[in-house]
Amino acid sequence: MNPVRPTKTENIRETLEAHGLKVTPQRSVVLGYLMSTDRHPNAEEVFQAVSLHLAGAISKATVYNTLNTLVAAGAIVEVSAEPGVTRYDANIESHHHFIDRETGRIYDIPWESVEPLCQTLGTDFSIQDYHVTFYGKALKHEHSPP
Amino acid sequence: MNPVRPTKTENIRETLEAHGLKVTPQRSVVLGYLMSTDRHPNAEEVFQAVSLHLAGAISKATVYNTLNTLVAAGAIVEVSAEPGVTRYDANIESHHHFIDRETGRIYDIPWESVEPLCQTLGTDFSIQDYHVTFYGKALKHEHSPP
DNA sequence: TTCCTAAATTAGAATTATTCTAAATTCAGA
DNA sequence: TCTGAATTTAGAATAATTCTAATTTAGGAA
Repeated sequence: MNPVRPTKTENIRETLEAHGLKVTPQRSVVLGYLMSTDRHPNAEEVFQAVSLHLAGAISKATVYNTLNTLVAAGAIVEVSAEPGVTRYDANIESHHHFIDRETGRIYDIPWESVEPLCQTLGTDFSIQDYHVTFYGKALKHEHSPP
Repeated sequence: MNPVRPTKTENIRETLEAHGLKVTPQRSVVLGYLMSTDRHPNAEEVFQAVSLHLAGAISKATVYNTLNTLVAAGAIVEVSAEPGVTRYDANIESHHHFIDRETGRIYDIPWESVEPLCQTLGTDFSIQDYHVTFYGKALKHEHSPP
């Protein structure tokens, strides 16, 4: 798959530093992997993918630690689709999600695609943010990677 | 707390049967508890609450089985708020959710409160359903139960 | 009523996702 | 080079959930 965002070492380093994190090989490769994909992987999938890049030289605990660190620093976000699995997304722009019910695949939906909602919820709630999850069937024809 | 929906035995039985399920004491008490609360409890909380009603005579496995059965039958729905915890809601009408970031409490938001969105997502997606999660601070002053 | 079978329930083992612990390693700065 | 703090690590521990295989329950047929 083509990287969704530029994945050059320079970008990875900049992103880490921009979020106040030291640059380490483990963090770089975890963040780099998340920036290279739009498939919203879970921790296990990150671990698998990243083990290749580092020739197995990363522990699962570090993957979990690093994902938590990146989330806490705001460099990535968690996505909850199905219960019981935490997925991760390096797209930290405000956006929504579309979940294909057949494949389970999650697509990013640009913020602007969804027209203003946030109508009155009465005076009972002060809304700070909102997120829309769409469910259905993706009609996109995906190209297989070369 | 006041029951959100009527909780009479008759209603519970009818709901179970309407969803093609046999009426058993365990199912009745699990469904009855969910119908009596609007707090979106998780499996553990259901188990605690229900153990009282049945004087401990229900196993945790049955709570999990029963919750899954009720979900499969469409008598209740799962709600994913934080990653890692599956919560349950006996309100099966289409509706949205508001999550109080301070307390973690989840409020039901009536479907009509949110104005039509579902604008164009291009021709890439066929939308079957959608769900909006709001985040913020609930301003409601809750009454303590008597 | 008694029997039968299928469904429901159960305890506890197993699995899975995740966090914790305590030790080892790395690394920036004095 | 030394030092202390941050990072990484393996593996143990925990938590949520599912699985297994046995037991109980319940409704219908005889």
